[in-house]
Amino acid sequence: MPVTLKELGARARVHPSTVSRVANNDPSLRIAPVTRQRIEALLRETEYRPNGVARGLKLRQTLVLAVVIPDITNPFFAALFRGVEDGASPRGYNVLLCNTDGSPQRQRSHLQSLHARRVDGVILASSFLKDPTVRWLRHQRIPYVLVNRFSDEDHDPFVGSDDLVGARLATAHLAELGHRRIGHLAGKPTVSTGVLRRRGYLAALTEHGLAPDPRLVVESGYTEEGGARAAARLMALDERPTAIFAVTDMTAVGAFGAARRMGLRVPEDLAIVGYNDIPLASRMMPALTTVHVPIHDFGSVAARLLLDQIETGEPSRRRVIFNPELIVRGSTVAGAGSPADPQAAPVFATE
Amino acid sequence: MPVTLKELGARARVHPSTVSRVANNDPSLRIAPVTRQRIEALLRETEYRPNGVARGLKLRQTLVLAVVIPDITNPFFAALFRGVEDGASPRGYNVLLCNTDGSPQRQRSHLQSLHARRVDGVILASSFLKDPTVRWLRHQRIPYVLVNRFSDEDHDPFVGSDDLVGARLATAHLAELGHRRIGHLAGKPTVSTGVLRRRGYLAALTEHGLAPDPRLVVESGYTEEGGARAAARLMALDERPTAIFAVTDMTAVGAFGAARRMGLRVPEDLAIVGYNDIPLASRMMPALTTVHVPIHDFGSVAARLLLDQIETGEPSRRRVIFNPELIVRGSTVAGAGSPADPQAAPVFATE
DNA sequence: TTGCGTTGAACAAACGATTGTCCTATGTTA
DNA sequence: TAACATAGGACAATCGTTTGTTCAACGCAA
Repeated sequence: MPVTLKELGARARVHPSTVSRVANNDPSLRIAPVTRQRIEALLRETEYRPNGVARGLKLRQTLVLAVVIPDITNPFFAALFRGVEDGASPRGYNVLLCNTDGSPQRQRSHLQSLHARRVDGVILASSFLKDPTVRWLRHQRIPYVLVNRFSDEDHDPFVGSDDLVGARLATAHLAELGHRRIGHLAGKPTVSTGVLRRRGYLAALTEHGLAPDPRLVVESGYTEEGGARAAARLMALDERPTAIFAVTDMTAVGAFGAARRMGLRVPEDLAIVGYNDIPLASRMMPALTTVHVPIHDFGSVAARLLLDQIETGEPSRRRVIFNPELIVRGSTVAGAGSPADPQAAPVFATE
Repeated sequence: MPVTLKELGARARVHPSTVSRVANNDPSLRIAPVTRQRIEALLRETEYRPNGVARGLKLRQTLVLAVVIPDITNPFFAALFRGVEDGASPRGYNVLLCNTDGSPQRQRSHLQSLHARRVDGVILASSFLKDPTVRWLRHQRIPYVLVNRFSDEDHDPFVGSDDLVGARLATAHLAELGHRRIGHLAGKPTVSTGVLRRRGYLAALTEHGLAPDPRLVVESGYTEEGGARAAARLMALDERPTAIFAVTDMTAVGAFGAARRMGLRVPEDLAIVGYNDIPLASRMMPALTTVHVPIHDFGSVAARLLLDQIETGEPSRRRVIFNPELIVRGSTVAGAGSPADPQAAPVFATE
C-alpha cells in the first residue's frame, strides 16, 4: 500500500498537515529546521507521492486530458495523438484516448464518462457540423479544443488546416496536368472537412474552366474501404475520370487498391491526390501526391490551446489555421520524387 | 457546475445519503414509494452522474487503465491499443495512453505518475528483459499485464505470440525458397522479441544446413529508419544476402526502402520477410511476406486478463501465447497473392 | 510580574461520495 | 395502556489532501 500523509505524520511525530506543507513547500509554513529535515528525510525514504485522486477531489483538477477521435488505427490520428501527448506530458498531464469509430452515440457516451471523471479538458477530433455534443461541452464549461474538423464556423477554439485552400491546390494541380475529368472521393456533408474540401474541389474546377459533373463526386467516407468502393463506382462510369482527388489519404489508398484491382496504372491511367500527408503516403508505390498538413503540430498546438484555457480558467475562441502545402509525388507525375517533409507554418491565427 | 448529492438532497428534502442510495439502488434502503419517485425524477431531470473522483477516493478504484507502449504512431501499437479499449470500454473503463519512445526513463516516470493517479491497472508493451519497473509494479501490487514482450520467462501475466516459432517459420520459408545467405535485421538483445526471434532465425538456419554467419545479423532496433540503415549495411557486404528476415514489419519496410534506393528488386534481388502483419504489410508493393499475429486480440485478451486480476483482487501469472502463422506474399514469392487475414487461435495457455 | 510578539505547529473544515449504524415516529400486539 | 416492531430515513465516519485559522509555549521588554 502506498504511504499516506497520516502515516507519515505519525512516523515523524507531527501533524499530517505539516507533512503536506513540507511536501508542497508551502511558504506560509514556519518550521524548525530540524523538524523540516526529519520530514524531508522521511519523504525521500518513502518516496511519498500524494494520492492523485484525493488531490483531484480537493483541488478540483485531475491533470488528465482526453483525446476523442474516430480511430487511432488511422495514422492521421495516431500522429495527432502524439502531438497532444508531447505537448501535455511535460506539463504533468496524462491523456485518455477514446475511439468513437465515427459514431455520434459513442462520442456522446465517451464525453459523458469523461465529464463524470472530471477530466480537465477535451481535445475533440471527431466532431461534425452543428455537433450537439460540442454545445454540451460548452454548456458544461468543460475546456475543449476542436481539431481538424470544426462544428460551427467561429464559435470554438480550433486547430486545423485551411481545407478550402488545400482542396483547391490539389484539384488545380490535376487540372494543370491537363486532366479534364477529375473525380472527387468526397467526405461526409456532415463533417467540415467533407464540405470544405468538396467546395475547394468545385472552386478549382470552375477556376480552370471545367464544368462540375455531379456524377464525378462520390461520397466515400474516411476509410480505406470506403475509398475503394467509391473509386470503383467512379471508374465504372461511361466517361470515367482520369484523375481523382480523395478527401483523405486513407481514401486515396483505397482508390489505389481499387485501381490496381482493375488493372489501371497510377498515374498513367489514373492520377490520385490525397490529403494530410500521413507517413504511409510517401511510402506507397508510387508515392502519393497529397496535401501536407503538420499533423503532429495539430496535436501539440491543440494541447497548448487547451492548457491555456485550463490554466487561465477562461474559455477561448482562438483558431489556429495552418497553411496546407501540395506535395507532388509519383501518383500524379510519373517519377516525381518524394522531397523531405516540409514544415508548414501557421499563417492565419485569429483572436 | 455539475450537481452534487448535497444539492439534490436539499432539493428533494432528504438527506444526501438517501439520494445516493436511490441512485445506486441500494437494496438495504427502505423508502416510501413517493419519496423514491421524487428523488428519481430529480436524478433524471438533473442527469445526475456521481463525481468519479470522489467515488474513486471512497471506493479505491478509478475505473482507469493505462497502456504503456513505445509509440502509438507504430501501427502495431495502434492496433494493440484498439484491442485494449474494445475490451475495457464496455466494462466501464477508460484508458490512458503513454508513449515511452523506448526510453526506460520515460517508462519509469510514466509508471510513477500512473501509480500516483491510482490507475486500476497497467498494460505494458514496452518492457525489456529483467525490467526493474516490472518488478516495481509487482512490488507495488499494481495489477499489470505484459504484452508482446516479456520481462522474465515465467513470472508475469503475459499475452503474446511464440516468437521462436514465428521466426523459425519465417526463416525456414526463405531457406526453402533456396536462399543460402539469409540476413537478419535483429531486435535488441535487451528485449524478449529481439532475443527469441534471433534465436528462431538461427535455429531455422541450422535446421536447413546453413551455417550462421555473424556478419549477416545486424541490429536494427524497431524503427523504419533503423531497418533501412541495417539493411544498407547488410547489402554493403562482399557476399551480400539474397534474403532478409526482419524482426518487425516496420524494419522490413525500412529494408524495402533501402533496397529500392539501391536499385534492387524485391523479391528478385532481395526477398524480405517481416513480423506482425500490420495493416501496412499487405498494402505494400510488393505486399510483404510476414508472420501474422492477432494484434487486436493481444490487446483485448490483455484487457481481459487485467480486468480479471482487478476484479478478483488476485495477481495472476497467466500466459496466453498465440500461434504465429506465416503469410506468403509478393516480397518473397513474385506474384504471390494476399489472402484474407487469417484468424490465429491461442494454442498454448498455461495457468 | 504582566503583557506581547514570535515561533512552531496543531486543528478543523472542506472536496463529494459510500455505507454501517442509529433514531423517531407510527402502527400493532398483549 | 405499555411494550414492541417496523417503516423511513437521518447521522456520522471515512477515503487522502489542502489550506485558513487557532493556539500553546517561549523569549523579551516594560
